Amino acid sequence: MVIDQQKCLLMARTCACFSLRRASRLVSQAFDRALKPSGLRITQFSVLSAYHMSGDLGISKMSRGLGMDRTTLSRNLKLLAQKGLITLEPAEDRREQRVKVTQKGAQAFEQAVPYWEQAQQKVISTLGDEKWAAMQQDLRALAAGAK
Amino acid sequence: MVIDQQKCLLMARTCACFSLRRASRLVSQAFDRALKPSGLRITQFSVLSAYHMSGDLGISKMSRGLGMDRTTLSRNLKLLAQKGLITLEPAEDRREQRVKVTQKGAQAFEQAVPYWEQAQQKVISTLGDEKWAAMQQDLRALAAGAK
DNA sequence: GGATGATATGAGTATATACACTCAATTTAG
DNA sequence: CTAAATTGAGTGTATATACTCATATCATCC
Repeated sequence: MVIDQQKCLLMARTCACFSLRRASRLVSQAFDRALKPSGLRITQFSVLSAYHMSGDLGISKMSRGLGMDRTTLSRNLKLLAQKGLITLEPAEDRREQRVKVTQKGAQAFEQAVPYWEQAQQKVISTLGDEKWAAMQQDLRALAAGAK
Repeated sequence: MVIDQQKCLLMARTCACFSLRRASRLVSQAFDRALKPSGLRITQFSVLSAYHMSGDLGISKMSRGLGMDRTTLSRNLKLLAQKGLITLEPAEDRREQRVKVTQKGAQAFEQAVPYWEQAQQKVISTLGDEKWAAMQQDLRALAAGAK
């Protein structure tokens, strides 16, 4: 049962997961570089953005909405809290934690937006708006189908 | 300079980096679940596959080929070496490390292939072959453009 | 109204990722 | 042939990711 070279080559080139991870790595690096002056990483920017937009979700619910593991989001939030960009407070349902974006957090986010826009523009322009829109949709489909 | 809710929403939905990371996370989870019986993670499978195919590349060269950071690949390889799936030996150019896939490594890889095929099939079938082929190409373009 | 199942979270552990800094070996310029 | 530039790799540090296990709270159903 030996796997030949050809098949290996094919596998490396066509593996859906590898292609996605590779693109994700490289695009993330580009965004992190662009965001550097803001002091935020792209993950932190995304999480901050999500809570800026709808801050009244518990960690689990938000993690489902974002397609992140609950514990991953939890640890990302801990970092943001350490930086003073959010606060974590108990909710009425005492199992839940409420996330509030602090003034400092809102400021950091807003100052980061132009850098994000620049990176976003650059990355998307590689494909053009049309192809990007299609990919956006297909990425959603893949993510949904992976569950 | 307040960023309004609408704009936030738009950002979260359209951020290229977030979309990619999200899809990457969820698809990776699916592949890792599928590969679980093999004892390999998808990253380890990918790296093993790459060296199975062309084992005579130093770490830096291989990392460039795979679109991975050199130190990331280096640490991934250390794990594979700990598991006895590869060995690291100095090359003629004494700066380089040569990676050899061991018998055990080749076996582990080959035994994992069917699980990989199953996951690959499942993920791709979400889009269909045609859309997947297009996405594959566009992901490459994005990755290339991000540098 | 207390047992039971569902839900929310945290902690421990392991892996993946990459930047900055450093050192060693090689190559190249003069 | 030597000094400088390049190249290959390791370490320290920080972040991102997710699985498993444990715990606390809530909702619900007799």
